[in-house]
Amino acid sequence: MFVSIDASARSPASALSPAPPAAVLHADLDSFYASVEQRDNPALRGQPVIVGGGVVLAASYEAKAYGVRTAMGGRQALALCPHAVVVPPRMAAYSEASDAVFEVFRDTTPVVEPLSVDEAFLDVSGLRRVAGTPVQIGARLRERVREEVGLPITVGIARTKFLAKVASQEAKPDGLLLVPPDRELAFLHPLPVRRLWGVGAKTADKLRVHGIETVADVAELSETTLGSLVGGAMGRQLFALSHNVDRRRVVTGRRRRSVGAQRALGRAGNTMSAAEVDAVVVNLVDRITRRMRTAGRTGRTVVLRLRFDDFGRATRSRTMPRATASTDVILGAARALVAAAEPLVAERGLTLIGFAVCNIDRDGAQQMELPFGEAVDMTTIDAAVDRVRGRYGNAALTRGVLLGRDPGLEMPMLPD
DNA sequence: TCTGGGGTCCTAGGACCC
DNA sequence: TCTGGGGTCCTAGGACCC
Repeated sequence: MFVSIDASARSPASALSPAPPAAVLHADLDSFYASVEQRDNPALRGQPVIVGGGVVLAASYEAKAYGVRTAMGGRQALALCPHAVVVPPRMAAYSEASDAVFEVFRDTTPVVEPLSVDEAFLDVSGLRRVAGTPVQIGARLRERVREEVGLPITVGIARTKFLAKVASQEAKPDGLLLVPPDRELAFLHPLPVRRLWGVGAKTADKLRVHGIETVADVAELSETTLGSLVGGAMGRQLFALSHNVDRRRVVTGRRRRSVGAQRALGRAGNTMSAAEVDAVVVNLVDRITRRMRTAGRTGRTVVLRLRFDDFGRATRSRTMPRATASTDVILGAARALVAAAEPLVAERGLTLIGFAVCNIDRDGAQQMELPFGEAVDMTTIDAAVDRVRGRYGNAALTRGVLLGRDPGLEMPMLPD
């Protein structure tokens, strides 16, 4: 039996949680990979630059002006912009640039929540007396990233994460935009539904069928109606966001929940021998387990990801009794999954193979198990809390609620 | 739109348990 | 013996994000 440790049980959540953040910055590097290439090679400045080969990983704004977009096929991109300069990606350089930028972020405020290599939320509430207004802080941040790292970055500023993120989208490239608290709905409601977090092509289509095109249209619907259109969780989220309710805090100490690697094989995948496929499997598993061991993480579930000739996809997974980062163990599970999927591959052809290891550190969570129904003294609870704190970070503990085996660490505190 | 590589979260059904 | 309610875990798939 598992006893949930709830931070709010020890002292009321309302006493622990501060008022909603007065100032959230969303900082987002512009055309990140392409900007690094232009920074490092002056000949590329002012030129349309495409990073990647078969597929566009990043395009400079000069290339975007011709309609080139991320994830577009290389051939199509060159048809739109024939004089673009195509450069191969240099991941090590981007990683280094990202580290330097995050150093500036963390020097600005300790409360930094990374979203990806080129994007983060920063909570600058409470810095007013030391560092000035949020706009001054944002402007200074942009200057420093420009001077110290040599990259353009856009900053959106608002009372909530969602609005800050939308603001930075609106301000791109190389801009800064504040959404004043008294202008929030006026800013939000004319926007297309696609700007709402979680609304992609499919959801936008579903909504368009019902004549819902803007955030204002969404805001006219009840939560129940939205739920029936797009599902319960999405319905609740759209309802909240369209009414400008976003109580998520900027959270530090988030941990990765899965580690994966994949390789596109193209049509060549169908002519590969079993031994050649196995060599790819070994390589992918080795990359993953290496990264897991470097990060000091273990996982229990191995997922096989396949893509077929018709671009259909399938996943197969297998959960092991114990979490591990052992190459041998994970490779064994990976091979078993590949063998079991053989009929599928024979029938539909193979164009991509990948693996992910999930249920990361479930073992760690199990260390917090406490006897149920017995009296537990505070020393035991404190020891468990300390283990959680060591593993997940103090901010997560004081702001999150730990539930069962799956600690909901990055769950926002619900309305009091 | 003819498609990389790395992730996140949600849904739903079945097995199993009390 | 039959039936119901409530819960967890696992698997598979889908949508979305950068």
